Amino acid sequence: MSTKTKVTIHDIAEKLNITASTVSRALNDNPRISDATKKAVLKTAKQLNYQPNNIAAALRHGKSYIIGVIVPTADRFFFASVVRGIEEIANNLNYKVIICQSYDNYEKEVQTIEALLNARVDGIIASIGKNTENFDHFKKVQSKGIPLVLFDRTTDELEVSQVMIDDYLGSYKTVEHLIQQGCRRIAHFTSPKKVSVFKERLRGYTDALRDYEIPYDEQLVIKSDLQLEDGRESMKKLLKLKQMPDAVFSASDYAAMGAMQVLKERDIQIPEQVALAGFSNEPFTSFTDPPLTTVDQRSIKMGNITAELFFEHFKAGEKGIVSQKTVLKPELIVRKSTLRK
Amino acid sequence: MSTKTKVTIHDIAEKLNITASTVSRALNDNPRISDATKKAVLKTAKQLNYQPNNIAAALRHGKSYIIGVIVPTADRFFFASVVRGIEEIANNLNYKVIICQSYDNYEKEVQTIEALLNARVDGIIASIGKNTENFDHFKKVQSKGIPLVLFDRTTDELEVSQVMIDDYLGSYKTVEHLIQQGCRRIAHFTSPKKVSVFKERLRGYTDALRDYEIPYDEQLVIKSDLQLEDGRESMKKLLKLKQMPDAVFSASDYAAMGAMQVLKERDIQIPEQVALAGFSNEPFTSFTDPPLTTVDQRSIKMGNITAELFFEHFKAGEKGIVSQKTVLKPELIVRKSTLRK
DNA sequence: TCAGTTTGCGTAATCGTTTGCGCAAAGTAG
DNA sequence: CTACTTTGCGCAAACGATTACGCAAACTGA
Repeated sequence: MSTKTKVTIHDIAEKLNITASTVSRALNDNPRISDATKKAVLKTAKQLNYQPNNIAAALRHGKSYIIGVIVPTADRFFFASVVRGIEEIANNLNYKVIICQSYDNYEKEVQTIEALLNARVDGIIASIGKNTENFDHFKKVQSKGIPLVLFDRTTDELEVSQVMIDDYLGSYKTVEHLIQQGCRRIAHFTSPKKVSVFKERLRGYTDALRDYEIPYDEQLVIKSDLQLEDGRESMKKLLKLKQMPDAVFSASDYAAMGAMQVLKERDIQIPEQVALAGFSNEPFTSFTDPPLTTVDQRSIKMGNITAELFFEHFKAGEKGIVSQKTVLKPELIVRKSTLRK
Repeated sequence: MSTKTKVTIHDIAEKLNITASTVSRALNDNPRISDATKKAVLKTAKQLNYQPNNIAAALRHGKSYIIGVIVPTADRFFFASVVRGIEEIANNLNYKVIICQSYDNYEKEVQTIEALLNARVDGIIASIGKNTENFDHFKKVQSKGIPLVLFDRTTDELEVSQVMIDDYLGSYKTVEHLIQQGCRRIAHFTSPKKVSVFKERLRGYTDALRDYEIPYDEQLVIKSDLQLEDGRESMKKLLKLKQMPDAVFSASDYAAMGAMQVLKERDIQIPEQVALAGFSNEPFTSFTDPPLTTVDQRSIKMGNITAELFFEHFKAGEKGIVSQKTVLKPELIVRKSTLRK
C-alpha cells in the first residue's frame, strides 16, 4: 500500500532532521556528503517510496536529458534500425529518446518540432519528411541554440550536421552490377520529391549509364511515390513500351516488390528476362522469390554515428562546432534477382 | 537573429507593464482577461520570440501531457500500427506520446518504467516483453496511481485494463480452415514464453483439433522464439518425423516465412503437400510466394481503443474505474498458402 | 598550538509557470 | 443612489529540485 501524497526530498529530509539540500546532494552522490548520511538518505528514500521528479530537476538546471527523434515513420525497418542505433548511444549517456513520427506530413512535422521545443528537449535528431520543402521550423530549432542533427533525409538548405549514406555510390554500384550481368536497357524507379536521397540515386544511375556508354532513355525513368502499389503501376507502364527493359533498379524495395509481383503474374523470368534490384535492404527482401538484390544502408551504424555526432554538438554547447557531413558507404547485397551468372 | 537569453512570460509582462500572472492567463485564454490584453500579449509573445516552457508548467500543475508507450520493438508492423492508433487519439487530445522499446529485455523494461515515472508521464500504455515473468514494475506504476493500460501482450497477474484480440478465436478459425481444406496432420509453432497470446493460440489449436476429432500429436507442436530462423529450424525438425505434417500453423508470420523457405528449398509444394498459415498479417505476407494465409490483429483499431480506454481511466483519476478487458475479433486472411481448393 | 585546509551541512535564491485570493473599477438591478 | 455582481488584473505562494555561498567543526602540518 502506498501513500497517495507525493513524497519529496523535503519529506525525507524532515524524517532525518537534515535539510533538503543535503538530501539532494546525497542522492546525487555529492562528495561533500558523508557516507553515513548518504546511506541514511538512500534508506529512507526507499522506505518512503520516494520517486525523483525529473521535471523539477529539469526546470532547475535547464536540461531534460531527453532528445527528440523525428522520423517519417517508425514502421520502416530502416528508420526503426536507426532509432535503435541512436538509442544505444543515448541510453549509455543516460539520455532518453522520444520518438515522434511525422508520417511524411509537413504540418505534423512542424507541430512536432514545436512540441519538442516546448517540452524543452535537449536536442533534436531528425529525418526530413518527403513533402517538406520549407525548412523554417528546423531553422527555428537552430536559432534557439538547440543541437540539431539530420540523418538520411537531409537537405542542403540547412547549415547543419548530417549523416547519410552515399546514395550516389550505392546506386552507381547497383547499376554497374546490372551492366556486368549483361543488362543494357535498365529502368529506374524514382521519386519526384525534393528529397536528396532520391536525386542522388538518380544521379548514380545516370552516371553509371554514361560511364558504360549506355544511352539514357527518359522513358525508362518512372517517377512515383515508390510504395508497393506504385511499383506495380510503374512496372506495367514499362511493359507497355515497344521495347521491354531487361532490368529494373528501384530506389525503394517496396516498389521493387510491386514490380516483382507484376513480372511474376506475367510469367516474365527474373532475372533472366528482367533483372530486379531495390534499395534499403528491408528484411523481406531476403525472402522474396527470388531474393531481391538491394543496397544496405548501414542503418544501425548510421544511428550510432548520428547520435555520436549529436553529442559532440551537444558538448560543444553554445560555442557550437562547425557542422559536418558524414557519409557512410553503402553495401550492395547481391541476390538471385539480378544474378544471371 | 535571436536573443540567446531565454524569454519568459515575465519579459513579455514587463514590456507591457502588466504582471506575469496576466500574461499566463492571457496565453491560456482565461475568460477573466480582456481581449485587448490577450491580443497585446500574443503580439509581443511573437515579437519576442517567446517559447513556452512546458517543464515549468508541468511542474506547477503536476501534468506533463505526455504518455509513455512501451512496446517490445517498434519495427514490427503490428506494434508500429498500434502506436499509430494510439497517437491518433492522443494527439487529438493534445497529448504527446513517447515511445520506448524494451527489446523484449526484462531489465530494460524495468528501467524504462522507472524512467517514465521519473519523467512524470501522465500514464503508461504497454505491451509486455516476452521474457517478463515478474510484474512488480507494473504494480509500482499502479500503486502510484498512474493510469496503466496493457495491450496485446498482457497478463492476468495484474488487475489492469487491457485490450487484446481474441487470439484463441483467431487460432481456432485458422485451424478450422486448414481442416476444411483437408489437412489432418497440422503442426503448430508456438513459444515457450509465459505470454498469454501464445498460450491462447495454442489453446485455439488444440480445441479445434479436439472439436474436429483429430488426435493431438505432441510431436507436431514446436516451441521456439518464433523468429524466421527459428521457423526454419522448426520446419526441419518436422520434416524429420516419420510422418510429415500436411499443414503448419505458426503463431508468428516470421516463423511461417522460415518454414516456407525450407519447404521451397526442398521442393515441397505449398499448399498441396503442406499448407502454411501464420499470424499477425505482417505486410510481407501478402507478397510471399505463395501469399501467406494469416490472421489480422486489427492493429490500428487496437491502438485507438487502447488509447480511448486509457483516457477513460485518466479522466476517472484518483477515483479510478473498474479495470476492463476489451477483446477484439481478429480476421482470418485466407491466401494461397492454404488454398487447396 | 595556530593558521590553513578540508569536511559536512544549512540558508536561501532560483528555474518559469500557474492559481487562490483579493481588490478596485465598472456594470447592473431595484 | 445604494447594494451587489462582474470584469480585469495584481500579489504572492506554490510545484520539487539544484546550487552558490557561508560557516562551524574537524583535521592537517610545522
